[in-house]
Amino acid sequence: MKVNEYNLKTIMDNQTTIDRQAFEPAYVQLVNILKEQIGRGVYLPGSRLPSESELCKRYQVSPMTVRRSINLLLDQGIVNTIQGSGTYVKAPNLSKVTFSLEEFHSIFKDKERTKVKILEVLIMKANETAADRLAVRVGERIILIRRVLIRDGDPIIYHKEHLIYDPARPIVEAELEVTSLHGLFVGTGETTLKRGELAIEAAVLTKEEADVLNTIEMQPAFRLEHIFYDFEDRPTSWGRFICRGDRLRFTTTVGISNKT
Amino acid sequence: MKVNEYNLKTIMDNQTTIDRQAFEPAYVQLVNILKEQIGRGVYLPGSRLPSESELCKRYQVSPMTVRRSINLLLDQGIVNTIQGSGTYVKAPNLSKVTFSLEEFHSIFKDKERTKVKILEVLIMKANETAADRLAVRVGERIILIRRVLIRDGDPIIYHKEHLIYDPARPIVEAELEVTSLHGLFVGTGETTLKRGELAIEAAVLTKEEADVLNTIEMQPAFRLEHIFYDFEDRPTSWGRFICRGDRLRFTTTVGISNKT
DNA sequence: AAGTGGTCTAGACCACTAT
DNA sequence: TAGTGGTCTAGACCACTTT
Repeated sequence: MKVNEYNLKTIMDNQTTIDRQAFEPAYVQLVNILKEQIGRGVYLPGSRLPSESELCKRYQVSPMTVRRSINLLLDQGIVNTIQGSGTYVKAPNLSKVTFSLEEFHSIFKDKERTKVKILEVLIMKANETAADRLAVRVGERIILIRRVLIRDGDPIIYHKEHLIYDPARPIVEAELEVTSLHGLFVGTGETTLKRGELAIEAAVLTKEEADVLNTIEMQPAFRLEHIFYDFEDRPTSWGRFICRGDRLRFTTTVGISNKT
Repeated sequence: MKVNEYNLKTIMDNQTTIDRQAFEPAYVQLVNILKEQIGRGVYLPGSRLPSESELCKRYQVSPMTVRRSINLLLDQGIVNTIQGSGTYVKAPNLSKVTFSLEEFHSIFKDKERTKVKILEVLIMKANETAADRLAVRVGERIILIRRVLIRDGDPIIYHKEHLIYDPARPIVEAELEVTSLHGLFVGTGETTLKRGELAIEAAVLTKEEADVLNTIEMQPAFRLEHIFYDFEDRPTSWGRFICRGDRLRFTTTVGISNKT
């Protein structure tokens, strides 16, 4: 019984000092202490935190350590600082909220369950849009690859990709690899890509997309458009992932979240 | 002519030393130097950066300053570090990509052009979903507010919000303020909200939503669902923003972007 | 054993804000 | 003028990897 009481107490108690023996570094502990206090309303939105030198004294750490903790709170959008004045608690602010593609990525993670099926590979002439995106002339030869990602037998994502056609650099074979999409998301280190630009849009499935994804048209979908560039800053790939809206949603939190 | 040549040279040249007189702090300069070199392919994906002590010598800065720069590269997902081994350049990795609501937020920013119109306020009984989200009993009284955001005369976002009905705490009046939505996004500091949970989904407009947004049904749309909690961790607001898909897209970059 | 990243110190100096 | 945040130093010690 005493053990339970003790455990309960330690769970309920809030950390107020830095534990130098703990696994967590001091600056992380301080971040958690301050976040917990802000979350409890000890420091309300708009109010000033103790000064950095005060925090040094109170928690027996050096200025650089306090600084590092404050910087983390800044990054997390929890406080803002005014030089010469102080560090202030911010109200939750939706403008800085971000959604991660982690949930999208998780589809690719599990190689056992997820398969990539190539529907078509062909050489075609660039139309106006493709020429613009890939920085080639209209009518120039480009490669079109259509793929579908299948998870547990269900088609989930339809990928349509346009590639620069360069006989001297047969990127095709590497690109055709079933794992190439996986590598894109996990970052194998073999990539010749330098950077990418991405845009996400709401869309409804066309007849063609619906057929590939084994559903009916006019269903909601996410369209993730991408352009990838090589180290010479030339576009090498333009395409879009089409994902069934009923299979994907992005979530996030703002302000102080419970799980630290 | 000489001036032009000089200017051209300085523009083309890449920074290789830390300028102590510059406005930018040393650790930012070092980040930019390293990013520029990675972007040029000096250090390819998978290869090791110079060790921290080597960077100290090369750029004449202290270990802490190098450390801070490396931490920033880590945060930006450009490198990863292995203790005892080194700091390695990562290939662009889509899994860590995030989309910001900044573009969504910008709609609220301009108070001159954007107006909030309240369509309806009523007290209703919670159905099963609302009761679940707001942690009340089914049939309990809640408040429903329907708003529409109008930009330059065009309806852009339809907001449907369910609030806890608490006669003792007349949150209604504050919530009804035209500026309350604005405050939500900008963070006025007067909020009693501690945190929020958000989810974004692809959807097609219902007849009701299309009517409000002055378009036709079955059009693509983003649905941004939210639950806000107060400092006692009780839900106070549940609702959704419905945004015309043709008026909103989220963009981002991955890897080394050109503009730093 | 040597080299690497990770944490931390105890100060310093500066720019800025408040009074 | 006193207090605040922002940057930076020149080391220290530790845990880890590589050889």
